[in-house]
Formats: sequence, C-alpha cells, structure tokens
Amino acid sequence: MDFDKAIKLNLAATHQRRTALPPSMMKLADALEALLKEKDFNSISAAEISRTAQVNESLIYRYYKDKRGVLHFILHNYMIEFMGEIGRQIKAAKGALNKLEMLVRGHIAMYDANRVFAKILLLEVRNFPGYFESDTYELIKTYSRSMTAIINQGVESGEIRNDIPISRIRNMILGGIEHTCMAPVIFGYSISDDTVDDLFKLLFDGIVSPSRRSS
Amino acid sequence: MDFDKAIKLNLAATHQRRTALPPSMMKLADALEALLKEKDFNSISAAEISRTAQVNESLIYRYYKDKRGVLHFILHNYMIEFMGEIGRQIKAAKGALNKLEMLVRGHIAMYDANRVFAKILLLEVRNFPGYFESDTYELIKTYSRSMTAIINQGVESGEIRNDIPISRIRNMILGGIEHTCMAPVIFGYSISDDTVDDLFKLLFDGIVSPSRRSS
Amino acid sequence: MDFDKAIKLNLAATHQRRTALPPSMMKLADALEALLKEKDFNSISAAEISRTAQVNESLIYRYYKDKRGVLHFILHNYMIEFMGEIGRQIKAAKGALNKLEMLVRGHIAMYDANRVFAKILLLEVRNFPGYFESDTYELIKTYSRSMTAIINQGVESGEIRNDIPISRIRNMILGGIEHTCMAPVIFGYSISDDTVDDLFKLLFDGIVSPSRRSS
Amino acid sequence: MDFDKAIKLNLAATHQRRTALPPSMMKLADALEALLKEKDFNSISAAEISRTAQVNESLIYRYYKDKRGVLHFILHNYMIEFMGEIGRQIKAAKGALNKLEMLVRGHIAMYDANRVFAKILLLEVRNFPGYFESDTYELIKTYSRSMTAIINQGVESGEIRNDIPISRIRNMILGGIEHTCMAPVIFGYSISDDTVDDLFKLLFDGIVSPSRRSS
DNA sequence: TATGAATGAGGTTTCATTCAT
DNA sequence: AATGAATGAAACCTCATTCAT
Repeated sequence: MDFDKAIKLNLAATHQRRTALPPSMMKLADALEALLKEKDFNSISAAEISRTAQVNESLIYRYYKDKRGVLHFILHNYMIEFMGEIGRQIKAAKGALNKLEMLVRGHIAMYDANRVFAKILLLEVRNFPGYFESDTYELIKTYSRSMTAIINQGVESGEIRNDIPISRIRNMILGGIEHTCMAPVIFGYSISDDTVDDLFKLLFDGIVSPSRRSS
Repeated sequence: MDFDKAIKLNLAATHQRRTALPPSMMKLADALEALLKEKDFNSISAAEISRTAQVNESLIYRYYKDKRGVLHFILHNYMIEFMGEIGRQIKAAKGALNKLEMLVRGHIAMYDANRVFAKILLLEVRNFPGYFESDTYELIKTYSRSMTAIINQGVESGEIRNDIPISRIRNMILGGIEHTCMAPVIFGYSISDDTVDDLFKLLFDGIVSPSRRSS
Repeated sequence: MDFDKAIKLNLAATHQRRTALPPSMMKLADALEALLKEKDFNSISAAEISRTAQVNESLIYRYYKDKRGVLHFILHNYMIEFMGEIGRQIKAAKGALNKLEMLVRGHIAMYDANRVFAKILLLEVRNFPGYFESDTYELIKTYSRSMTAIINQGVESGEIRNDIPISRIRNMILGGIEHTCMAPVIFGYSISDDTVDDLFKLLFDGIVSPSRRSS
Repeated sequence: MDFDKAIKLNLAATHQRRTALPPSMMKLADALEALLKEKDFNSISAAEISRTAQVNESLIYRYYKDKRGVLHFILHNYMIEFMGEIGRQIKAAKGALNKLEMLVRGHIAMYDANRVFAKILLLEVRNFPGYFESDTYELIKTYSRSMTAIINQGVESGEIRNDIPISRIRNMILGGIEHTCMAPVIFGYSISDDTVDDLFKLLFDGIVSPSRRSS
C-alpha cells in the first residue's frame, strides 16, 4: 500500500482512516509530527523518525515515497480536516464580512491549536521545490479561491471597497494571518484573542468601504 | 583575518571594502549569494560554494567560522547598506506618515532589488537557533525600534490612531511588507508599484486616525 | 542494536556473543584491536579501521557512538573478561595478603598477555574527557573497591599495617602495577617474573604490619 | 638559513646560540616546547605552534623541514646540553662504577628536570620512521658508545662482571633508566631519590662482579 | 508486514604545506 | 626576514536509502 492509496483512504472518515491504514504507517506519521514540535524537518533524520515511532527504519520507504513523503502525508491530513472545518463554519455565517471573519478566525484558531500544521505551512513547505505542484498545494488553492469568492461577493454587495483588486485584498488578508501567527508559532506562545481582534480592526477598517463605516 | 575584523572593515566605504578583504573571501560570499538565487541555504553544500567561487573549499573555514558564517556575512553586509540607505531617506521626509511611507517603500524597494537579501531574511534565517542572539538581529531590532519611534511620534502628533498598541501597529506594517514581498520573492517576479500603492491604501486607511480621514 | 545492548549481550558466553552481535560490529572491533598493536589510537583513522575490517566505514557510527566508541567497546570486553578471571582467582586464596598477591599477579599477567588491553588502559584512555564517567570506569571502580575490601580485611586481621589510610595503600599498589607494566607495554618486552617478585618485595615490606615482619 | 646550518650554530655556546639564530626560529621552538607540556605532538597543529609563537605559520617551513623538524630541533638542543652536562660529570668521577652511577643519575635527573625532553625521547620519537637515521640519533649513539666505553673499562678493571656481553649490560642499564622514568613522565609525578637508589641496588647487585660484592 | 544489515555518497571541517610577494 | 593567500588531501561523521530474509 503506497502513499497515493493512503491519501484516498484518508479522505474517508477519521475513525476508519486510523484503522484502515497499517499501524506502522500511522506510527511514523505520528512520530514525525511529534518531532516537528521541537525541530524543523530538515534536521529530523529518517532514523530519528523511526526510532521515535518504534518501528523499523525501512518502513518509511515501504509506506511513503521518501522521508518528505511523511511530511506531505501529515500536511495533507491536516488540510483535509482544516477544509472540512472551515467549510462548515462559513456556511453558518451571513454576509461577506461575517463569512470572512469566520474564515480568518477559523484559520488562526486552527494554527493556534495545531502548531505543527502551522509550522509546516508557514516554514517547512515553502522553499521545497515541487511543493507548488503538489496535490496539497491544490487544496490550498481551493481554500484561496473560496476566500476570493467571498470577497467578490462582498464587493458586489457593497460591503467591501471596490477600488482595489480582489486578489490583492485576499493577499493582504492572508498576509495578516501569516504575520499574526508567525511569531507565536516560531517562539511557541499562544495567539491571544486581543491580537486577533486588533488584526480585524486594522484589516476591516482598511477594507470596509467608507459608506459603511460607523464613524 | 577573521569575520569580526572583516565586519569592521565592512563599515568602511564600499570601494575600499572589496580590496581590503582577501579576494577569496569575497569570492566565496559572492558565490553563495549567486547560489542563493536558485536554492535554499541548506541544500547548498560547502563544496558547491567553493566550486562556484573557483576557490579552495577550506578557505570557507579560514575566512568564516563555518558555512553559515558566509550567510551571516552576506546578510550583515546587506543590513549595513540597508540601514544606511533607510536612514538617509527618513531624514528627508516630514511628518510621521511620510516618514513611515519612506521607510516602507525603501524597505520593499530593497527587497525588490536584492532578492537574495530578501530570501535570507524572509526564509533562511528564521528557524536558525542562535539567530535571535546574533549581531545581525541586533541591527534588525535597531530598525524595528526606529519604526516604533516614528509610529509613536505619529500617535502623539495625532496622525496615527491611538486605540491600538504601537507594537501591534508596527507588527502589522512589518507583516504587510513581508507578505507583499513573500510571493514575488519566492516565485521570482518583481514587485509592482501598484502593489505597493495598494498596500499603503490598505495600511493607512486602517491606521490613520478617523479625524484625519478625508471622507 | 547499539552499544549498550551489545554490552549486555557481551555478558553472555563468548560463543554466543560473537554470533549475537552483527558480524560487522565485531569485525570493526577486531580490526581496531589489530591496529592498536602497531600504532596508537589517535593515528588510526576511521577509514583505516573499516578498511582493515573490510566493512563499510559508516558502520562504525551505526554500531558505536563514534570512533572512540570502538575503543571503549574493546576495553569493556577486556574488562569483563578481566573481572571474571580475577574474581575466580581471588576466591581460591586464603588470607588478605595471599588474595592481594593473587590480585596483583593476575592483573599483571593480564596486562602481560593482552598488550592492547594494557595499552588502552595505561595510555589511551586517561586524558579522554568523559572517560571517568563511562560505564567502563565503573567497572574499574568495582575492581578498585574489591581491592579496598581485601586490604580492609587484611587490616582487621592484623596482616596489614593500620597506620596508613587504606585508600593510600590501594593507590600505592595500583601505582606499583602501572609502574611495573608501563615500560614493558610501551617498548614491547615481556614482564619477567623477577620484576613482579621485586614489586612484591617492595610492596609487602612496606605494607605488612610490623608485628608480622620476619626481621 | 636552514636547519642544518642552525644545528651547526647550535653547537656553539649556548649564549651565542639564542642570539645567532633568527628570533622567529627560536620562538617557534619555544612555542612547541610549551605546548608539549600539555599535549602530545600529534595533537598540536602547525597553526597552533605559530599562533603560540606569535609568528607567521609559513616560517615553520622556512626554518625547519616540516612540523616534525621543530620537534627534532628541540630534541637536538636538549641532547647537546645533555651531552655537555654528562661529559662534565663523568670526568669528575673515579672508577667505572662511579662514572656509571654519575651517568645514570645525571640522565635521570635530566629527565626529571626536563619533562618535555623526556617525553620526546620516551614517547614521541620512537615510532617515527627515519628517526634512527637522524642526526639526533647519532648523538644518542655517541652517548651510548661512551657508556659502552665505561662499562668496558669497568670490565677490564674487574669492577664489572665479564660473563655477560657488554652490549647487554648497557641495554640493561638504559632499560632500567627508561623503566624508572616512564611512569613518572607520563603521569607527571617526580622521580624520588628512593626510586633511583632502588634502581642502583637492582642494577649493581646484578652487574658488579662477585669478587667485589659486599655480601 | 516487518526486520536487521549494509551501503555509498556526501556532509562539514582540519591540517600540513607551498607559493608569490 | 616575513607575510597572507591559497591548496589538496584527509579527517570524522551523517544520511537517506536498499537489500535479503
């Protein structure tokens, strides 16, 4: 059973996943995840992963393409969970700004709760050649597109200013998220509600169209 | 002649610098800089640096503490150039917002013109243990403090809103800069003036105090 | 399988040991031992050990902590053999002085028969930082303690003078052994019985209690 | 000015020597000598020697054949001093046994006072291929021959037994000296008069001719 | 499904030494 | 008499990975 097959099984319900996959495959992923809490990917060796997993080193190459395959597997699992969660929250909200706020708060909350996920996405995966062609990056683009859609909807409904290209607004928001989370993730402190509130003040007072401003 | 001595010489004029240091020392730094345009630091080997520099590998260790020392040297040189440049530009501007704009535009222009500098600062240096205790990070803090001072001055003069902690405003700005530059730096396309203008619209409409708003 | 585990297996019978451990692990130890007959440890390279063992160089670091780990392994094996041998001989003797004589003669005989063991202990291991915290040094302390016990018993039975601290007597004896063996070990000549007899004359005329002296 | 020339100058009086030789040449030798007090030759690098000497590294190769050349130079200087000293002492003594005793006591005293000299001769120089063809070894042979001459004289005068080849007696004596000094030199404790007296007891009771024995 | 053994390429770093000035 | 620059070999060690069982 290889990585591709695993990914498909992964899409099934979480309960089933954990049992459907070979135990050692999960142990390896869990081990790497645990290690990522304390070091970056490049300084974790295959030997260390398997030692932590209490599993034979060769199994990495049975279940994954290579060492990096384990990282992608972890990321992919997180992304799927993330996308589902976000999808549910957006549906509940009314109006583009509310949806956006849900989205951003959900995103930050996910990073806050799952540091390893945040680390991988913020630090590990970027300068890896080939990442931007990976399946996982496709998921990110899906996410990005749904944010674009919401902004677009907000522009059309008049909630969001229309003098700036939507893609740029989206990038601003994504940048805000990343910057808000970067330091806490690197230095390991939690992201306070105040910080997030301030992010919204700065973000929204900037992008909300003048006619809608309270003051 | 070691790294420390080199740094001091570095502070001298650029013309002098290049001749005062051993040729191979500069060749190595130049070679690493060239290589950084195409790969990340960790996947550049000492052998590769010296091969590119057409210089003996062991000179890395004669002129620098270790391989990473070359990276620090490059970064340090850029930082010194950067700080000088920025300092000059700020003095020319009147008013906190103008100063801030100069600062941010200068910062982005520097990143745009010197991709390697941007890459090192945005990608390479962060998760290196010990970076935050380095001399170079001290320079960054100097920069950060001068930004804080300008914001503070803007708050006192009424140009900038006073309901958000200054440190958070500063982080927002730094985050905006980083995010504006991140994608262009990673994907290698240039940063358009429009992008920067938009950043200011978003940034300033957010931080300018309501009483000063035109609409 | 690492060094610690190996040590435990080591305690098993010799026949079993050689088969229980990875063949290459033993080949490496044997190779180093052979090389130590002709050069000192510092001038034997890892490449040389593995070449002699006809084994891949990296196995040194798989089976041992580092190059020095092989030395410790060899020493440890010898120590275990040594301790067993010594233990058996002591039991056979009656009276503290006889026991002591057995001990010392056994010790010297071991050095005489196993020059590499002697070399390691007398020359290679001493000024290595960390040796005195090693497992092997613990074995030495065990040995040292059993010598102390015998001396103590001799003092209580009146065989050994009681006006000198036991630890000093013990050190005197250990020093005598070392002194006797050092030159033969270094220059590669055998330790004559006469030399050992003389050591006893000097040692015992010094430590035997006055009441027991013939003259 | 090269080593050979230096050696010749060396043979001149001590006062002149130090001034006749280039200062850096002496600085290097002094530096190595100082370092030898704490490490063995193999773990002292050329860089370390020149750094300690506060002299340019290449000067090692200007004034000496190679790194080991410095060691030989130091040894040679000691040897010349040693030979002069010994020569003077011998002349003062009457009778072969007295001369021999002077010789041995002088030799041991020299080792005791000049640990670096002793270390080089006892430990560093032996397993170096080519040593036995060196100029310095010629000096040693001179020394050895003068000892042979004394023994010969003692045999002829009846002081020393004539049933053992002279060369063997000489080796016995040289071995005794080495044996006596080895442990103190390695472990860094001083050589007590008692130890030396014992050496003589053992040596002379063996080599003195029966007719001259007191008992 | 899993294991232990082994490999080879490559990593960073240190060193004695030589050359040009 | 002395220097700084440069070199190439070799040191120790790590790693991802494969193979036979």
